[in-house]
Amino acid sequence: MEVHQLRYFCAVSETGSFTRAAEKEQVAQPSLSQQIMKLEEELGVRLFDRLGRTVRLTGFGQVFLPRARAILGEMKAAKEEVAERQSSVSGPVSIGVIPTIAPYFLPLPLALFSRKYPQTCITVVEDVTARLMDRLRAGQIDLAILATPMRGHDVESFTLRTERLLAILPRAHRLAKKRKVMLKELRDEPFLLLREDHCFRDTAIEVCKRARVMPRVVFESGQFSSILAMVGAGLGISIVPEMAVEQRPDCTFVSVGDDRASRTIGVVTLKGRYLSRVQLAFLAHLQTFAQKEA
Amino acid sequence: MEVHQLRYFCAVSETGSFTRAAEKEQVAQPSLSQQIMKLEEELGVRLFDRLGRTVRLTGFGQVFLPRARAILGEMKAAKEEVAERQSSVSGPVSIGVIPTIAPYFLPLPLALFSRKYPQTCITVVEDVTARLMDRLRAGQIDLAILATPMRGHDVESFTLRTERLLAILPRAHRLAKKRKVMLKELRDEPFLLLREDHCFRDTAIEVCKRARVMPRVVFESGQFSSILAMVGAGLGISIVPEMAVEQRPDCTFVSVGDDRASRTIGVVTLKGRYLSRVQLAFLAHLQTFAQKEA
DNA sequence: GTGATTGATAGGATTTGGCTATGGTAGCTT
DNA sequence: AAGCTACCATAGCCAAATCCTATCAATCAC
Repeated sequence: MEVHQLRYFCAVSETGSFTRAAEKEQVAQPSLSQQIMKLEEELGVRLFDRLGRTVRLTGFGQVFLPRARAILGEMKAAKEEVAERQSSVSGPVSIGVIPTIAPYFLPLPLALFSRKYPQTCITVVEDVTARLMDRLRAGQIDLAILATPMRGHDVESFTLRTERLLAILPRAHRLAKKRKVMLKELRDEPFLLLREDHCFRDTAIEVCKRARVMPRVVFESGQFSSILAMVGAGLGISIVPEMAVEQRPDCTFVSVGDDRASRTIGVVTLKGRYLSRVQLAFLAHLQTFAQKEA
Repeated sequence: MEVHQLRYFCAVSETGSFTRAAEKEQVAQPSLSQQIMKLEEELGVRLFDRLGRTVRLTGFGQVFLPRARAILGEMKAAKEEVAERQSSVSGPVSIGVIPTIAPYFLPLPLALFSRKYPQTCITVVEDVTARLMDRLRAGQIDLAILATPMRGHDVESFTLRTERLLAILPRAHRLAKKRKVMLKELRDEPFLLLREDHCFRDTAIEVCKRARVMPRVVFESGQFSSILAMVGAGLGISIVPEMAVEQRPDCTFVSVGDDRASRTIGVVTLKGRYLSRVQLAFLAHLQTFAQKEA
């Protein structure tokens, strides 16, 4: 049973004639006759009585007609539903963000996008890189914003921005007045760092390693605000990315002078993953927040 | 959008693999890939994410899947409904019968058929020949039982039986004792006949004409029982077919000796009309009531 | 790295739907 | 009554679309 057979069948039913049906369906009359016969053969019943000049539905034809119409209608509806979802920038977008980016970067883009496309519904998952990647691969989120570059051949990414790292010191610290500080100068300071599964901890340790500094960790947390508060209380020092800077009376941020003391953040998508128009729109939207490289 | 494309799409959705779907659908994998791509092209969206080894539905695919399934289900159901109606001897049969046959011939075949096929529903229309033919051509009745032969190239018929005509006389009539009577002997009798639209009136007049008798009609009715009663009352005489004979104390039936003094009844169907299995079964059933020609 | 599995691509073969021309029949017109 | 027209069926050819085999590219496992 083929689609065009159903179309031809309905056309004959409506016009009451093979010839007129053929005109309507833009085919030659013999072709249409042939397809109707084929359909009748497959169903094992005659659908039309050919009575000389007139053509009339048989009892079976009358039974079959509404069903054929329903099927064609369903097809049209299915196609239209897809087209509808395709044309309108609406529908769900799921994104993942790591905790060291989410509160600093995301609020503005999110708010602007929602205002621009009110039809959309954005879900944000805040988690650490490893779990976000799992979700990305599982198709649970459409894209992730995290520290790049990501290794892995199954993902694609583009850079949003590269930001300097800053040492955060108690305001009373001996180095707090400097405009720039080298990590070597901090080698004996007690360090406050993020917990192990946070990638920025790795970034911080990596940059220390390059400076031949082995940080002595005295405090671990899941968020920068805790660390800032502890530094302010004089517990030690830490390193944060630029976007985590917030003015506090008890802390000072000093630029880290070491080479490559920076963090790059970017947007990661799964390679081969098809993105809907909303999802692509959100990606493009994020791209407008990318800063030119220094 | 073609049916096999929907089938392939569902198969991939179910198996999660193009290769396994191709096996399931009994086609080569490239053919299946090709058809999926064609479907995607027509819809304008990707339906699957090809992620290395795994294949997963996109958001559009998820939307489309239930609709595709519904369409395939509808097709199956439509086919099955037709098959169901085809295989079972059940459903409606509409027949037409003229009044001069209906009460005599029909009761027994009708009762036996209903007992044999309890699923069936037989509708009987009793009307005169002309109107039955109209209904037959309009498709309102499937067959008609009437006096044959029918002229007209758009119908087909077979004979049920040929019956002798009988003169019906008051019991006290001078010819009532004879075993056979010629129409000439009745030329001066007052005739009771059916009304004009009844074909048996034509039959009776025709046979009279052949005997050079011009009947003088003194009473007209729509049914034989009225005529019988009137003849019994001595109003005149009449001619009836064999099946209309009923024993009455006041009437005598005498065989008409003229050549071709008979009526043939048969079953008429519309040429080119498709008959369902029940309808054919009823035709065959009627045929078992046909009598061999003398 | 190597082999195995999976989906995409390429090119040739087969099927099939479509077209033109024609036949046959019913119904209308002259 | 004959011819004409309208309509569906049939026949034969053609073109398009599907399917197949062979092969490639990429991924994943060992």
